[in-house]
Amino acid sequence: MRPKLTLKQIARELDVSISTVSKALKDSPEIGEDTKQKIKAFAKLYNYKPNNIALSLKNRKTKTIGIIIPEIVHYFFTTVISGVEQVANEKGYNVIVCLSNNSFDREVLNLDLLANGSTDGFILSLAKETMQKEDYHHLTEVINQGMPVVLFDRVVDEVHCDKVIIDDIIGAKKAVEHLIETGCKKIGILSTVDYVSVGKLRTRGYIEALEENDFPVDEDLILKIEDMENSEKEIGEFLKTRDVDGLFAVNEQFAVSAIGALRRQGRNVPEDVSVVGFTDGELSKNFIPSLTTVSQHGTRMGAEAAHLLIDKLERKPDEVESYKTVIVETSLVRRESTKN
Amino acid sequence: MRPKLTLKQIARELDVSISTVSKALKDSPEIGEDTKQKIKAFAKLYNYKPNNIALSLKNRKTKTIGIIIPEIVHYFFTTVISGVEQVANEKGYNVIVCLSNNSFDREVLNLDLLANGSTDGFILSLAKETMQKEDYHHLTEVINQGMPVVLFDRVVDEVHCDKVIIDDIIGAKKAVEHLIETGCKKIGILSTVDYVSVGKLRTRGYIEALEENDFPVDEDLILKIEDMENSEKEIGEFLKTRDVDGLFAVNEQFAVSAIGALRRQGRNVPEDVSVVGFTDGELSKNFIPSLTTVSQHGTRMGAEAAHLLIDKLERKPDEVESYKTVIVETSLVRRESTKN
DNA sequence: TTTCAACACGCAAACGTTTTCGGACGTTGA
DNA sequence: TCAACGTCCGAAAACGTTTGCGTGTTGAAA
Repeated sequence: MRPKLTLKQIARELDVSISTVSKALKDSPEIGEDTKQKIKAFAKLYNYKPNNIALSLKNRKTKTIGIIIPEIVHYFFTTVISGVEQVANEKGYNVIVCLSNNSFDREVLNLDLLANGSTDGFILSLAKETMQKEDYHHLTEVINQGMPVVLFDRVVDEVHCDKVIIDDIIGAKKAVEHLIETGCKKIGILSTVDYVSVGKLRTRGYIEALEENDFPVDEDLILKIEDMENSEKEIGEFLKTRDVDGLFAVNEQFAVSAIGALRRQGRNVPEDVSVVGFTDGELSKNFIPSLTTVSQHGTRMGAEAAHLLIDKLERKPDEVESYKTVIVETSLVRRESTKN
Repeated sequence: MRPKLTLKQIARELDVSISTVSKALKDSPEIGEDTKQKIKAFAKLYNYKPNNIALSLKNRKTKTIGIIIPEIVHYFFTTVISGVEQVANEKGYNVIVCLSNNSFDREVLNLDLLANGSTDGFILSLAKETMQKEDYHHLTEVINQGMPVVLFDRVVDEVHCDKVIIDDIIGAKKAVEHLIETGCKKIGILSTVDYVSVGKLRTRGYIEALEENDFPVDEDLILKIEDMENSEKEIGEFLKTRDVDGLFAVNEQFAVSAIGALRRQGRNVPEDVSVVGFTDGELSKNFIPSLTTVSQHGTRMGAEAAHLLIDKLERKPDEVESYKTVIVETSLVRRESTKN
């Protein structure tokens, strides 16, 4: 076992000073050609690599960005991470991932931890609990300390920072309009309770689409699900008494649950009922019938977020502060769960 | 914007020395009660938190563990991350995630980067390309420098370190035996090329199960897929000319592709053909019919890996070196894609 | 009054870098 | 012969901590 090589050891070995070694390795003109060669050769031979921690301390930046998400076992978030990782890597940054598990406390904990030198900035999507409590002091505090933060997906007006979102309303409208275009007359929605902002917004899009097309808005066709655990049962009950021919689900899960329930009730998709989901994940692609869905392009969102953050990080200190909100367009992916 | 508070600033503000502040905050008996109170109050008021980077440098450990996986948009890996994260957090460690994208070069790059001070140890699953090249010098080097490494899932004998695996052979046997028990007579397998170790092992398990039950092993019923992109088509072709009544797929993807292809050919699952998958992901749970599958318990694997790693990290230096391989048991989850 | 322990605190080194500054030495030109 | 200059290198500070040790002050015991 041979521990890591340091400048000091090279210096001692070659009988020069530490600063000489440092300069030589950086190809400084201050150092004579032959000394440089000698030092470089030695460093290469023993595979010297500078210690990142020491560099971070000196430079007061770590070249790593923290990403905090509510849960990782979730296709959308993994695509976002993937997007972040990609551009971060291109720009020489590392990515450190933390999970809030939708808990406010864990979100605060992780943020605090990473804010103390471990990262240069954050990309995060708020925990459900945080949005319920409407407590964002941990974020504003971090921002106040000069740390750039980019919020994505689950964002909130109260926090002033860059944001990356999709237009949930427009996305939902696309879905519902597609149902209308393909001949559905009575369209229901499977949504979440309102404090989940995406649920609220997508419900609004659903309503707007109906209104703009002179469809009646029937509260009885709107299901707002709170308990994710029992969503399947709840959806089944709901559908049993609703004579819809079109269904917009605000996520994949709800969509497949609905299809299952419908099938059990002897109703076929898409012949009897067309179904559109939201989020283009593994399920949508592989389900039978495959799901027509609104794709959020998580990878692109992640990439955008990373760009925003890195721009802030590498901005000259005298540039004026300004916060952007980039909206990543959604797109409707037509598959088998709707009539074409 | 108020930048982070340091010991030095507190010291200046309160007109004491840096060391006094440090000791006071650590409740050292060296410091007088009133001074302590004064310092603590001040620190609390301005929310002082020690700088992690400085601590890392001083202690020569970072309290973070690196996890390098081939891809993140993959249910199994996310569950593993989740497991690692959980126990890491309990023990006060952070997790930094890197993606190799199945590329050897990226694996080396990430490892090198993180090895230079950013992490105390690694948990990783080898990139496909790495296993093809059979080049593991980057790992042995890191291990030689005294960094603990835990390999999981895609492991390899050549690297000496702790490992967490499932018994692919036994898992596959469970699957095939279940097919046999439920009355299948002619059982095929959808596998991968042999250099993907899991494919190879699961194929072996398939063969062993057949032999032990006095079933003939028919090479013609074994499909080894190389090109994941076109797996769906390949599976369709394969099934068209095989009159199987049982099918073991080495992953979820293959299983659902098979079911789709069978259905298109007018064959029902599980009535005409029973299908068992491997990996208990979103797909398996939600597909219709839901998939009988061999669960790998990714979360548990991640947790085990984290424990192994942290044990090594916190081991007294004089303890003897020893490498464990823990085998996480798989379990068969019976669902609708097989007859009961 | 002297001596000494106990107490309270500061100094300085260390972790591994980078970088500014200055010093030693040799060469050049007048 | 000597100043001026160039070349090559080292000392030291800095980033933010922790910690062993030294030191000054106090009060009490002798």
